Amino acid sequence: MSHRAAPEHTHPDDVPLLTALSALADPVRIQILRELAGSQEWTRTCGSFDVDVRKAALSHHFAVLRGAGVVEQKDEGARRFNRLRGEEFGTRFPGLLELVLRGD
Amino acid sequence: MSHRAAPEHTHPDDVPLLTALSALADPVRIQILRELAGSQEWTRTCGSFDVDVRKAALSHHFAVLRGAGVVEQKDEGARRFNRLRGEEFGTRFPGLLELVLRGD
DNA sequence: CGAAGTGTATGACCGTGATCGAACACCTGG
DNA sequence: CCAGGTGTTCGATCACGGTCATACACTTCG
Repeated sequence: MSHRAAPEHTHPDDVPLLTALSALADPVRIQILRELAGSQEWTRTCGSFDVDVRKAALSHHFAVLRGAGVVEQKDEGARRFNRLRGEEFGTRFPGLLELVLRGD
Repeated sequence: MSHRAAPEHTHPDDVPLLTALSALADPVRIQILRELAGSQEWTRTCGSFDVDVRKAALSHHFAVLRGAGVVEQKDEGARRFNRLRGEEFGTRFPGLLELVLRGD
């Protein structure tokens, strides 16, 4: 057996406002969130995003989004699936995620 | 005559989302906005904020806030007075400023 | 078992932005 | 007119964050 180490999550309630704003103030992460919002939950793996960075940077961005409590991840075999924490994050920071998803 | 050059303002409607988020993702600027929100409009000069940076940095922060359309400035003699653009900014980015002002 | 696929960790590089000191411009009050 | 106050600009410095290449860990499939 011996799974891979489960990803560390931070609950939105424990996320400082500054951390949330910093996490969302990045074009790559905004794009990830929008793509994620346009898909069914738990259907998108980390590598499935149409983003213009290599996988090391991509992995970093997901760690930031996790640390901001806006994304949840679940390992399934070799792949890591994602979902938006829309409900909980929206309770902690009302309107913020909607703002990012709405776009300009 | 010959006033000082009037500060350049950006209307919230012309502010990209990323610019707004970046502007708000800074502890000094957040503190400025909160102090400003706790005062009557047009009563606070740039130097009147209890902030832990020198005046050069302070001037920079106000320029950023102006560029994000969240603060308006008006010169009166030697001093520059400030006000929050609560209404217009709130229309462009609903809930965002409230989130910053509410705090943690 | 071995190869390919998925994601993380590490170290380095680099650009951006926050900061400061100093110099400057402008206004006001003696 | 001059001194002090207010704020900006400029140049330099410094820290932080985004990026990459590489190496590694784990899974799946042939």
